[in-house]
Amino acid sequence: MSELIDSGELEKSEKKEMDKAYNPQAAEKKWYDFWEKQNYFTPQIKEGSAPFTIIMPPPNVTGALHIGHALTVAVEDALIRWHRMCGEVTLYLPGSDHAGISGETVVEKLLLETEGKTKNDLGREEFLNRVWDWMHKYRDVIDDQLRALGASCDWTRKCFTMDAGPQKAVRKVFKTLFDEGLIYRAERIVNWCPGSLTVISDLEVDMEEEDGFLWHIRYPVQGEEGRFVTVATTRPETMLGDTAVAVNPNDARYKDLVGKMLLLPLMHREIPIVADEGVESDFGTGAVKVTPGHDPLDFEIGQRHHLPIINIMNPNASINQNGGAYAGLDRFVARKQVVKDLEAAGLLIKTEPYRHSVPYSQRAGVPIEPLVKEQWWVKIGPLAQPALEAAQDGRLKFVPERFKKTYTDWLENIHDWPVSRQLFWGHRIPVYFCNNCNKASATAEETLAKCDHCGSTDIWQDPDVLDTWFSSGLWPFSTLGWPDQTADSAYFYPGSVMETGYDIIFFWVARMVMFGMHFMGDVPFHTVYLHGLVRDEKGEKMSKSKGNVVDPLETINEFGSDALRFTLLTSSTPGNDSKMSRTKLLDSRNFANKIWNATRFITLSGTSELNYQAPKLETDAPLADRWIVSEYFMLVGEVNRLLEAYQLGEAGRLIYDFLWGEFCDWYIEAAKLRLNSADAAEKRRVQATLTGVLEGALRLLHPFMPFVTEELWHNLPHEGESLIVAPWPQPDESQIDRAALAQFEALRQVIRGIRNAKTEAKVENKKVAAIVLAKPQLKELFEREAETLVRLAGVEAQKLTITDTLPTPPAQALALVTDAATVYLPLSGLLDLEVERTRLAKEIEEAQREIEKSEKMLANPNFAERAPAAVVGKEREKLATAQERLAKLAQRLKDLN
RNA sequence: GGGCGGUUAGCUCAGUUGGUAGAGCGCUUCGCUUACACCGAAGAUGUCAGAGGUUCGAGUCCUCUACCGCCCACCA
Repeated sequence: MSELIDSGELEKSEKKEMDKAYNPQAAEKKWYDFWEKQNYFTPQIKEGSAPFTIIMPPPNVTGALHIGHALTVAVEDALIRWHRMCGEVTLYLPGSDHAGISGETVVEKLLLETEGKTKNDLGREEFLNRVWDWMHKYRDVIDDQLRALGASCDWTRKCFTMDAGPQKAVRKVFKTLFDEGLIYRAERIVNWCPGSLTVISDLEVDMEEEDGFLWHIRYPVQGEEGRFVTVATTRPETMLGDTAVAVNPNDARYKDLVGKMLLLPLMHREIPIVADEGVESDFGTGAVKVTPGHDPLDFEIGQRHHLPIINIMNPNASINQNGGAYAGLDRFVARKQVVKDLEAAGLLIKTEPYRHSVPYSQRAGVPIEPLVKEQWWVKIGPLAQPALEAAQDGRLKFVPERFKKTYTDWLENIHDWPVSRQLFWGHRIPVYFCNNCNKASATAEETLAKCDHCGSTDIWQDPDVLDTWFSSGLWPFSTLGWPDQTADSAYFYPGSVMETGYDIIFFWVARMVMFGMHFMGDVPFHTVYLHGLVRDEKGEKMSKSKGNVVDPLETINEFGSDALRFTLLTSSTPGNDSKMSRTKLLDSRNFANKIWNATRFITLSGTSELNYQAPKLETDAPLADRWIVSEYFMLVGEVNRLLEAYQLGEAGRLIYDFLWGEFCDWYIEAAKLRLNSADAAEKRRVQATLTGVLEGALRLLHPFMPFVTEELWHNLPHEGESLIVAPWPQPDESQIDRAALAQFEALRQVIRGIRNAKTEAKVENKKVAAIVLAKPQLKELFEREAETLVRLAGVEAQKLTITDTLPTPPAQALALVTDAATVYLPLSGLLDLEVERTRLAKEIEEAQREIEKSEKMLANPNFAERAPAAVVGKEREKLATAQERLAKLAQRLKDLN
């Protein structure tokens, strides 16, 4: 029964005759609004029934979405729609991220451009107002883009990392970890970003290979006139903060010098020579200048030898007053000056070109400067252990599996996490320092009234904010209302799948798992699906500076949302990078148009009054019907299998092949005959199969191309009010008729053979006569399918002969041998016998090659013994068929001579 | 210095329980056959990077090599 929908728009689309081509714009808007209005995106909690949940990775609110986000949505929404159609309670929760540093940077830049002011000119409060303005603006842009992509997410549960809920979650987590001793404050060497003026973690530092120099500098030995120790460095300006020179304890060259003093050039300071295992004797000169204040390794050496730490840099990486004469100079200017001065002093003995890695700040794009600062740290070991175990015991699965190793390797070698950032924008660290007792108190509340230790009210809040990934790490449960005991967090946690890029496994995935295990006692999701980078046509990474970014909205406008989604899904495999190109988008667009026209053709035959009928194998139905229903159920089986294995691309391709290659190219063509039939019952039957199979295929395709499928579905007989909630097709072996598949294949071979022969004989546009000499058991099949043969192969109906005996084959005829039949095309006058002989000879050769190959295989006693019987049987059959073909071809050749 | 990926038709890529290689685009030749030229029909093209091994059988498993790319790593 075809329900009436309470929607004028829908009514119209069902009645109106379809356009000649698919127009995505209108359909996309219409159906997205309809779905949303019908609340299909908002799940109702159903106790006792396991939900399918995907929490969307929150895009940064620093600009518009890029193509990578489109891939994320394409994959996630396909999974969501598939599970929704399977009848599961399905939650796709959208949100966005405040993007700490980059958020702050974007607004700072804007402020400078438009008002010529810095954030400090405005002050914290006013600056934050400006950031919020920006965020509100871009959140809307992003929401619109997600809608355009067709993301079937529950907007009623939309979340932002800076919403009150997540803020509360952040404080709760901080306070808990603080009380557990897993958050502590310590002075260590950290990565300082002179561009953003904040500390950043190791993950936010990129190493970049650069051509630089290794400067060899002599440090005079005190009390030994004329003796020097030569050190090599890539950052000579740091010598201003040197507090020692270190050598390997086993280095014979320097053994007698250990413990002696050197005179630090330029600074005229005495520094000791220390012996440390960390120094490699065979690198450089074997002696290392030690700057504990500005180098991680030197810092460690300094700790071991109790060396003083001298900070010679200002926050903006210029030299401070500890740098003596160089104070005020930018670090790179100072570098040049130091080198110049050393040269003048005769202490620079070598300037060696040297390629090395320089640490850059990911966000600001400038080299970072290691320096010693007091920061808040997360003691990560106790959090990492359960996260590691979850992956090892399989509670957490990775797609593709290889990323499990990436993940576990990182967790096994993890370092404590510096979480404070010297920014305005972000979650303020919920810690108050006491002016009375100098101790720190953390709180889970919005503010703290008095010191936890001495009760003093003379307290002040830490000005820093938290690393943006701290709140991201809580995303799987902060979005569900935690720390409050909510129905959502009880029902939807843990989530099902986390789909994101492999580039943020450490930043994000690992941290979500650590926090999830610690605070919720369970993994935040069972499966991590990792996609690769979407690159441009040349395989280059897309970036604004290169100008090769593909804007999803522009693409959607040009090709349609479905085309973009289908392209993204079918041109990528999990974990691998993919390339985006116009030709692929065109192909997907054409596919949408192809199925549009198939539907159009079918409906034009008058199907609007038909009742819905599911594809069903009917033993008395014509071969083509039994064949297409069988093919359809084969497809259903494969698609289900592939989706369960997260092989979305492969599944999409199969649906494409089925719809285009089988349904349109063969079934519709074969069906045309019966659509014109005078027999009404016959016509209805073929219409039922056409619409039923197409409707089923549209269901399968819906997760990949939601809009066009929904639009078409309403043009076909259907049950229910929307495809988005139509039941997902279930595999059914009983609906697969193997004999029908084989028979149709036999018919197809003959049709293809005739078409091919006609082309070769250059008569492809003419109807020809044909004599089909069928295998006796297949004679009946060809007789029954004579009309199909006539129509699809271009044979003249009156001149078609079907027989299983032919005492004298026609001499003036082209002969083609298929497994099922030998077909003679009498082309009197048009046939060049010499050409025909050559053609036959070539085919004979081919058959012989095949026979040889099979015989060789079968002759191998090991093959017969060890290969499975089915494989051996298949090979025997192949050999027999080839031999049969060879015999027929040889006979024909003989006849022609 | 470790680790991971890629190397398949001119181009872009599929090919997941090892059974003898596919798609799209492009190319060649036909075609407006009453859904579609965003189309249809026919066709050409591959020592599956190289070498070795396991196996009756390897694009698919193992080892090594080459080139390309990525990730991790405190050699100044």
